[in-house]
Amino acid sequence: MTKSPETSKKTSYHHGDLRAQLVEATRQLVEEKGADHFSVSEACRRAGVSTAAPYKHFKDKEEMLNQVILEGMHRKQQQMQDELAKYPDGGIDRIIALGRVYVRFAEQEPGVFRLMFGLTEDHENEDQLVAEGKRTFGAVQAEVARYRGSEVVEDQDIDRAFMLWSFVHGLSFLQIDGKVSTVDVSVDMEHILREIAERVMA
Amino acid sequence: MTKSPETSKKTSYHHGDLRAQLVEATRQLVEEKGADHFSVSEACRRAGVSTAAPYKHFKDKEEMLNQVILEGMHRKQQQMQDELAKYPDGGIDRIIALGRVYVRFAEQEPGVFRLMFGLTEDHENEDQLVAEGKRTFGAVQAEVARYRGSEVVEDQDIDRAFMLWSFVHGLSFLQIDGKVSTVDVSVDMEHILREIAERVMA
DNA sequence: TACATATGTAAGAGGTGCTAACTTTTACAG
DNA sequence: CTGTAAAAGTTAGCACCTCTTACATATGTA
Repeated sequence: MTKSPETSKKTSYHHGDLRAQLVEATRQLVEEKGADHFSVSEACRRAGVSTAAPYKHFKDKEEMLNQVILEGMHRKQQQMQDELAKYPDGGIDRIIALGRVYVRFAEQEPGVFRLMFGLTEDHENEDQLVAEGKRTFGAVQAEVARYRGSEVVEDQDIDRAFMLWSFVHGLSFLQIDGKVSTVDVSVDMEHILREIAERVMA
Repeated sequence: MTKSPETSKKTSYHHGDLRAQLVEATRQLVEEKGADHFSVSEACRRAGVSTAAPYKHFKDKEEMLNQVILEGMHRKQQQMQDELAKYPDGGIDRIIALGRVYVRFAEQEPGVFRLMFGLTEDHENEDQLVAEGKRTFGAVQAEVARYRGSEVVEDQDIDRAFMLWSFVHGLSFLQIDGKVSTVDVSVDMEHILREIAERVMA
């Protein structure tokens, strides 16, 4: 099936890897109009192909969106890794770094972020997506345990990890949905992330 | 079909207050299918009127949804008041109570909750909605200040109120979007609400 | 040449929000 | 008990968009 890396332009027949182009168009549209106002037809227009073309690469609309989710998760995981690498083992700065990546991702890709969480039904039955989600949350748990000086995740770590998750998750949504501004709060993101981390890890 | 004679509403013409019936149908549909898959036509079918009828009562689709939001906010505010009344002044139980109402509302009316926050564009320009939002957040700030023993809201209170908000907001979304279950965490809501309140107010 | 893959054409079947114009019901003044 | 005007509904229709498929065609490989 997939025989060549996507970096080369002449790897395919008519287009240069239409599948990737469609995913990219989908991602852009999700950002611009939201996942619920995304339409296959429009992605086709943007990719410069007929409305029938996607169905040789994807089962249906949902599969296109799922691909966008998956790639988004991978980007986020990569960012987490990159950010973690800047800080020494076991420090609270690493906890903060994870939160920063979370919120920053939401700010930079609010459409994909919203798509990843919630609204668009299923997801629970998409094994691959669930697996990636678990993997990410597992990484947070491990980091929390390591802050405690342990390599083994215990119940208290899971609790703390979940609190951190709730926090940054809410923070992200309030931020991208503009609720912060309607209520006249000026958010110093670095400050609040540190506050949160310290209070949860205490 | 399903025409149960209304309880003596003499101020109505054909139906017993079609406006209210349409809002109720809209609310139900928002719960069942999400705000983005709500259609005026379907609300009409459910209310048993023609598709043109709503336009005698609402400017457009958005105005119908906004009414659902507004009534949702009022319900939530009422619940906050009711719950607060159970606890003595200045205790942390009052802070916890506010969080409980927030999460419980999300669980009971996830569709309306999602509609209230995010996705559906504007809102920022809907003066009435913004005002109600401010009012609610102001109540939380006041409660935080009172925990400190003060009647005057200071910056530190706003910070704490915002942290609490982020927390319960994220918690609510993770809960209703089913992310909790996919990650194998069992949430004791009362426990986590108390943990959060204590850590933020410390 | 034969073949497989990738795309295009065209259409089916359905849905949407909203408006114009018409009809029925109600409220109220005299 | 009327006459009238407004309110609250209905019918019909415009203009548009959607996802998906069956079939035809173009392109590259062997």
